[in-house]
Amino acid sequence: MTSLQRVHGQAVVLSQIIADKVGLSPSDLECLGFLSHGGPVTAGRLGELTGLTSGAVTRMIDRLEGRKYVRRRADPNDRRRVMVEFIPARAKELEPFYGPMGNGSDEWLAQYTEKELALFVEFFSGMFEWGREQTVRVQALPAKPKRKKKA
Amino acid sequence: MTSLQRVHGQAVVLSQIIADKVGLSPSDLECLGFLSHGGPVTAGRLGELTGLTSGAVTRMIDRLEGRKYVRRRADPNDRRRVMVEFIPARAKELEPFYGPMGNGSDEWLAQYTEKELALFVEFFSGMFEWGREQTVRVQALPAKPKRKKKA
DNA sequence: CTCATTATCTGCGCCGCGCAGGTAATCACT
DNA sequence: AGTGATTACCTGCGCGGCGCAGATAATGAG
Repeated sequence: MTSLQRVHGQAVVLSQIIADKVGLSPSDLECLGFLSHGGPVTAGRLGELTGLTSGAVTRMIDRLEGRKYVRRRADPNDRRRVMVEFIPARAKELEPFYGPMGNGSDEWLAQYTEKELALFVEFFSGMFEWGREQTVRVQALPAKPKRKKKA
Repeated sequence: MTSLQRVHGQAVVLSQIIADKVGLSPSDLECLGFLSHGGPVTAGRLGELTGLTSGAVTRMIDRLEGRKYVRRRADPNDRRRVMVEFIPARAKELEPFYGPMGNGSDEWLAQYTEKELALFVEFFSGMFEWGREQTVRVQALPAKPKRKKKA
């Protein structure tokens, strides 16, 4: 499965390239990706998704909001919360980067049968689940050998 | 294929977690991963692989060398070059993180047939190739809309 | 009304990174 | 061999994202 690792490493580099073409950080971009597909979320949830602290998330939202990529909205049910909402109009600026990917990949995926594609999806789901277990496991590890208690 | 994106995002987060457990940056870790599997490489090559500039690579090697993860070696054929070499003895410190992954994934992969696994590998190879095309395409894009000439 | 908890924001310092310039080795050409 | 261009890496500098700790506001429990 080292072939998958290569794909991953490549994806990281590609994300980085796109990020500074757009003028954002990879984290910001990943966050935008989630918002554009997943609908409005709270700031805290974004922190969980990206693995950032609350402070870092606040700053990230500041940046994205400053550039009009997202909007802060109050949650009527809990006024402590801040709902972050993607501004669809800005999606056009990301289009040149991600648009062709969608089209190109559709075309490329066409070489596989429905059955095979379903198998891939299942495979990825399993991998996601596996990844989650790994995350939990790693979180519990003793941390760095350098002096410094725990988290 | 959004399911794959989720896996990717997750992998990024996981990398980050491991990185600061070990006390390194994700870049450093990715670099180590490559060195441990791919053998000695030049500093410049590492820059290409990680997408970093020469200065950043130098600093990265400094960090890794300072913590005895790698060693600088002169290239006898071209004394300008610096070969970076992984120190296998340090691999044990990474074992707790990556070791169980290898075992766990083997076990998990066992549920698929040889044929299916071959199909996955082919799929990833194709994806890698596709990713390379995307990288080239994106590199050629007009860059950020904010004022700032070009690269 | 008071205390604890939750969700987000702010001040501070660290550190990785790009950029621009520097040094040393190598190559191309005469 | 000598001269200039190129290549490969290193160094000084400033920017910006991030974690940490504490502040603020809203909610819930009694």
